[in-house]
Amino acid sequence: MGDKDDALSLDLDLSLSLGCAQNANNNNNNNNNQTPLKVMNLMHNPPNQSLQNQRLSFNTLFHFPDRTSEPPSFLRGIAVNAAPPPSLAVASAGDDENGVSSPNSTVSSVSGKRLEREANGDDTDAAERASCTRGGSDDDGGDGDGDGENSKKKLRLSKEQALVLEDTFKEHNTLNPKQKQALANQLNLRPRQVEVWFQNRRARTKLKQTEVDCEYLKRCCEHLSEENRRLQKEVQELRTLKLSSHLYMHMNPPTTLTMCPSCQRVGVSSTSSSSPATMPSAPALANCNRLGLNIQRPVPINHWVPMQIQHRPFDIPTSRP
DNA sequence: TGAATTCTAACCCTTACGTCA
DNA sequence: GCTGACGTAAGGGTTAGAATT
Repeated sequence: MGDKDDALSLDLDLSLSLGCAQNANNNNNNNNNQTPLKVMNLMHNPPNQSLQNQRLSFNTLFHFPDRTSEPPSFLRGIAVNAAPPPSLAVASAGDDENGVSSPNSTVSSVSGKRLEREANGDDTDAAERASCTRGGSDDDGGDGDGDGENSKKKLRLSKEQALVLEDTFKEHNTLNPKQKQALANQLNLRPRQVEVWFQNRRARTKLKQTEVDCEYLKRCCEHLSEENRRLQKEVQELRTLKLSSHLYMHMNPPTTLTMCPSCQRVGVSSTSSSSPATMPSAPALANCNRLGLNIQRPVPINHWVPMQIQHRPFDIPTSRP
C-alpha cells in the first residue's frame, strides 16, 4: 500500500522538520540546523541555493526595495539630537585615540577587528564617535562613565533615534555603507551603532518569524496527522471492500450494482439470468427512475480496477500572516 | 584565465548593562 | 535596597561573495 506509506512519510517528514524548528535557538554557524525560517525558505527555494540567496530571499519575503537606494526622504532634515558639549567631544576623541573607551563608546577592549574597521572603511568613525550623544532623553549626566573606566557602559538610544531607525528598517532591513553613514550622521550616532541596531533588529524580526513559522508548522502537522488518519481509515475501508468483493468473484460477475435511492434496493445491471430474486433487476430500477428519481449510484465491484486515491495538493490549513 | 589571498559585510551567539516589577 | 526577568547594545567569531594579486 504505497498510499498509506506516502501518508506516513509525509507525517514523518513534517515531524522531523518540527523537530528542527524547536531547536531553532540552538543552532550555530557550525552546524546546518534548519531553522523554521530556513525551512520555509527551502520550501520556496531550490535546495542548492546558497546562504546568500537565503539572505536575499529575506528581502524578497518582506518586499524590501533594493538596499542601494538612497535613504528615505523623511530622514532628511530631521535633527534629532543636539551635539555634545565640545569638551566632551574633545575628550571622547582623545580617549579613542588612546584606545580608551569614550563615554559613548561602550568598548572596554577594542578588538583588532574593530581597529581594522576603524582604520579602513570607517575613517569618519572617530569623528562620529566624538560627536555622538547618549541621546536626548536620558542625559542623566550622573553616569560618571566619562572616565572610560573598565566596563562597557550601555548606550540607550533615544526614542527619536529608535523611531527613525525603526522607520528606516521598515524601508530596508539592511543598509549599504552609504545609507548607514547617512543615517548615522542623521542621528548623531556612529555607523557601527546603526549597524548593530539593524543587526539586532533583524535578529528580533527573525525570532518573531521563527515563532510564527513554528506555529504554522505545528498547524501543518496537525492537519497532516488528521489527513493521515483519514487516509488510513479509507485504506481500511477499501481493504474491507476488496475482501468482500472476493465473494462476488465466484458468482457471475455483474458489471455494476445499482441502488434505488427510493426503495434502497440494489439492482444488478447484468445480462445474467441468475441474479438473486431478492434484488430488483435493472429494469425495475429503471421504473423507479421514471418516477423522477434518476439518482443512480453505480457501485463498481471490479476490484481489479485500481482505485484512484486523490492526492490533494498540500493545502494550507489556515492562512499565514 | 584560474587559483590564492585579502577585504568586506552580513550573520550568529554571547555578554553585559539598564530597566522594571 | 535587593533580586530576577527581560530587553537590547555591543563584542567576537564565522562565513560567503567580491575584489585584488
